[in-house]
Amino acid sequence: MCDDALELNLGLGNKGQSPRHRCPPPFLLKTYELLEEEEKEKHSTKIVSWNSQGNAFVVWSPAEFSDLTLPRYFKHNNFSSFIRQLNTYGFRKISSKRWEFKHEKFQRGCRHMLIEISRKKCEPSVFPAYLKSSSEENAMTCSSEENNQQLLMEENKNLKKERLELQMQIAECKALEMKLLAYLSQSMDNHQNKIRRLC
Amino acid sequence: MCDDALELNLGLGNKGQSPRHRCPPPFLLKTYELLEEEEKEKHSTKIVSWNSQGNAFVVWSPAEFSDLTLPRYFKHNNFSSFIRQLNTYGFRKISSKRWEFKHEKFQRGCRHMLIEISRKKCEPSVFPAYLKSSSEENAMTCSSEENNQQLLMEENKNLKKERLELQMQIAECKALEMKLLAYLSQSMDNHQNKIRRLC
DNA sequence: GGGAATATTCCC
DNA sequence: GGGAATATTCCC
Repeated sequence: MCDDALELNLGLGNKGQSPRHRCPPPFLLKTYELLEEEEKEKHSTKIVSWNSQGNAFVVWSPAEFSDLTLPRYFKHNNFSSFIRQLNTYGFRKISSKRWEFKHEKFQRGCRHMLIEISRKKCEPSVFPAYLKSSSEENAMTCSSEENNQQLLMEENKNLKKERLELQMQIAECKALEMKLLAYLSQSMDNHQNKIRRLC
Repeated sequence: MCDDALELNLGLGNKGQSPRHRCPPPFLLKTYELLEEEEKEKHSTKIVSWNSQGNAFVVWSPAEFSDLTLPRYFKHNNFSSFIRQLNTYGFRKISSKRWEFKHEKFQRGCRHMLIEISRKKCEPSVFPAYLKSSSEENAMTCSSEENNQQLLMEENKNLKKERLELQMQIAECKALEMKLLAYLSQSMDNHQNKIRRLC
C-alpha cells in the first residue's frame, strides 16, 4: 500500500510543487502532533483523542480544547476556526452526538499519509473574483475593450502558470529517466556479475 | 473631506460589501491605535511614533517593535509580516535612513480617513507593470489600447503554442518511461532465467 | 515590493 | 459546510 520508498528513491513526491510542499501543511502536522501529545497528557478529563479504531479523532471538550489546546498550536483559540480548517482539508464530522472528525488519510500512527491530504481548491474560474463581485460596476465603467483586455490578461496569467507547471513536469520526467537508466545499467552489471560467479 | 456620516446614513460605505467593511480594516485600525497608545507609553527610548509633521510614522526600534509592540496588536511578532501588510495597503517607505512609512490617508488625528484606504487588489488593475503607462491618470488613447490588445493576443497565441509543445514533450517522456520500465522488467526476467538455467 | 499559499475571521 | 475577505507566511 505504501509507495513512500519508491517515491523517495525516485524523487517523485508532490509533483510540480515547490519545495516547501514536500512536507504536509502546518495545519495537518500540528493537528496530528497535538493528538500524539495529548495522549501523554494527564488531564482529569480527556480533551481530545483518537477514536478507538484510530481512524478519526474526537474533541471531547470543545471548551477546554479551545482554551488550552488550540493556542498552544495555532494563532487563535476559536473552535470554529479550527473546524473551518478541517473542512478546508476535507475532513467530515461523522457523528451527530459528538465532535468526531474523519479523513481517510488522517489516522493514528500514519503520519506519512498526511502528505496525501490537500486543501480543497476553489475552482480557478475563468472570471476572477473582482469581475464577479462587481460586474455591474465594471459594465458601467469598463468599455467592452477593457473587459476583453481583462479576460486576455487573465488567460495570459493562467497560461504562464500552466507553462511553469508543464516545465516542472518535464524536469521531473527527465530526472526519472536518468534514474531509470542508471538503475537499469546498474542492475545489468549486477546480473552480469552473478552470472559470471555462477559460471 | 469626511463622508462617514453620509456613507453611514445611506449605507453606501464600501459598496457591495458586507457590514463589517463599514469600518476600516483591522490592520489599519490597530496600527493607528498603536501609534496613539505608544504616545502615552514611557519607554526609555521611543519605539514607534508619528513623524514630526504627523503625516507618516517611524519605527525607531524594529527589534523592540517586533518583540513588544507587534504581539500586543497582532497574531505575530514579525516585522516583515507587518511590512507586508503596509505594502498591501499601499504604504510606502519614504526614507532610506529609517523605517518611515507613509500613506496619504494615514495621518495623525485623522482616524476618519482610514476608511478611504483599501487593500491593493492582487489582480493587476488591467495591465501588468511592464505595459502600464507611467501616468496615474491612465488616460489611455484608443490606439495604445488597441496596441496593448494586439500584444496580449500575440503573447497569448505564443503561450498556447508553447503549451502544446510542452504537452507533446511530456507525452514523449512518458512513452519513453514506459519503454524503459518495460525493458527493465523484461531484462530482469531474462537474467533470472539465465541464472536459473546456469544453476 | 509583491505573488501566492496557507491561516484566521466573518458571514451566509 | 463553505465562499470570500483579511492576515500571516514563504518565497522570488
